[in-house]
Amino acid sequence: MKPLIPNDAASKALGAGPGPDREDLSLHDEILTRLRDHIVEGNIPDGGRVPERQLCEMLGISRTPLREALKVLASEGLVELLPNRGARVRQLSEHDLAELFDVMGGLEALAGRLACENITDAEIAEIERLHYEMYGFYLHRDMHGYFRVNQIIHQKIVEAARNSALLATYANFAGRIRRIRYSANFARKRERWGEAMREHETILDALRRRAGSELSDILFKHLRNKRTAAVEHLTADDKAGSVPT
Amino acid sequence: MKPLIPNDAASKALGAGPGPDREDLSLHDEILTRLRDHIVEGNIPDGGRVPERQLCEMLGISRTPLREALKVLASEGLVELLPNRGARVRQLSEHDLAELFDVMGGLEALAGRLACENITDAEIAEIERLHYEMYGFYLHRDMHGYFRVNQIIHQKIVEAARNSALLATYANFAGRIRRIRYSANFARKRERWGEAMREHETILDALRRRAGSELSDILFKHLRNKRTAAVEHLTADDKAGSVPT
DNA sequence: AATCAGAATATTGTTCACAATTTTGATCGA
DNA sequence: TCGATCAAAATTGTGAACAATATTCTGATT
Repeated sequence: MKPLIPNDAASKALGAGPGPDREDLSLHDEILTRLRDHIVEGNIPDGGRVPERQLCEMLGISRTPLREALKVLASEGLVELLPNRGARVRQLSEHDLAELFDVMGGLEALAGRLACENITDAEIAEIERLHYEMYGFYLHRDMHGYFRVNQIIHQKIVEAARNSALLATYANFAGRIRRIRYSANFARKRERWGEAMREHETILDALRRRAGSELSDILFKHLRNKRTAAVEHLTADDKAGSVPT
Repeated sequence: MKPLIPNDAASKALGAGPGPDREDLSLHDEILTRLRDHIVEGNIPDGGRVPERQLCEMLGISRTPLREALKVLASEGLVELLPNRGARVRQLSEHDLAELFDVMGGLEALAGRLACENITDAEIAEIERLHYEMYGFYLHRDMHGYFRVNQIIHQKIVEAARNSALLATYANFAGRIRRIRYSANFARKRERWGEAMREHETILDALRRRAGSELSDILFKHLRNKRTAAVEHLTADDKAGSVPT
């Protein structure tokens, strides 16, 4: 069990103080973010029930705002709502995971195309810097650092697209997939690593030349390869994790 | 793994008669759909407030489920929630509209690519049939029929992608844009019409050859042209719609 | 007459309470 | 001993009441 957040902390933080504009994030969004993080971080087992009362105490709120947040998370695809049976964290089949990766690929392909239209030289320089940093992690076989910088690079490309709707949708899908990634690292895919590094070379190259269509294509295929690795990993993990009756 | 038969909701829904079986879609989803349609159809002015009490009476429900639905619609981007000031239907600037069209373009580009991997000959034949039907409307200058079939074709391509996550996201963005389209038809863009028709020829061609990357590119650019027309229309409409006095 | 201050009104955000359905537990029977 | 049926408990879905904030209306003052 984790230490509970004091109940009156949230309400006081909102209502009290001479400058209430500080907490304009509106209690609702606060709850939403915290609940989402709680689920994404894997505190609730896959396919497990989401106990309303327990979460109410943990977040220090009543059921109504919590249920509102759950409805939103359901529309985001993180949980599923069964009639009269409450919310369960949605467990992804390998088919679902493949679908999500493909959509991510489509979104990144779009991001790459738009980025070529809008990106500044400074931003490209920053991505170049990150690229070489990532290359350093690759050489040192630092998987953790590699993944971290890798994420940042992809994020930077999406941000360079200058499209808030795209950014929000991308964040949504990234969150759904992150839940899987949390439960296991992809460390076994060593052979894929060098290939991914080479793909990133071509990504950077296309970005430098601002070749939108080309970059779009590369990014989708890059994600498609990621998808293959991820799905293979998930199935392997499923077999290993299956409990003998 | 899944020993649970969903529930008797499915069977009841099948035998839905005049009785209360209709309610099985879970009241929440029912409300959500009706409220979304109500807004998309433009029954509430752009940027106007969403009176909770009035809608409660209209839908015959209490405030709690209505507010849950509003939160979801906010996460979908159809309305925006101002703290202590309720929900307003989100009015789209031309910048917002351009962003949405670009994302639609990215989604359709993805759909085209995936469709080339998965589409059956029968589906292609169906789209061909629709294409020629649309061409007929074009020849007869039947704008309404043209747009209707046009929508169906794009929808068919997305469905042929065999990706439910993509389908759901596409539906979301289509809904947001449809609100604009409802408020005005694009009839003035006659010169764009022939160009669009030609683009559709190339779309069908690439689909026949199952040329994924190519179709992806064409579809994005097709949507980009649509975007230009739509934004120009919106600005023109804004000027014309401004009430003197 | 116009503007600003203050009170009355309306609307929103939240908590609480109740009805309905599901899940669990126990008793009975084979 | 295992299974089934029925009852008790817990949990969910909905509605209504309550406090807090915003909006509007009135009236006074410059």
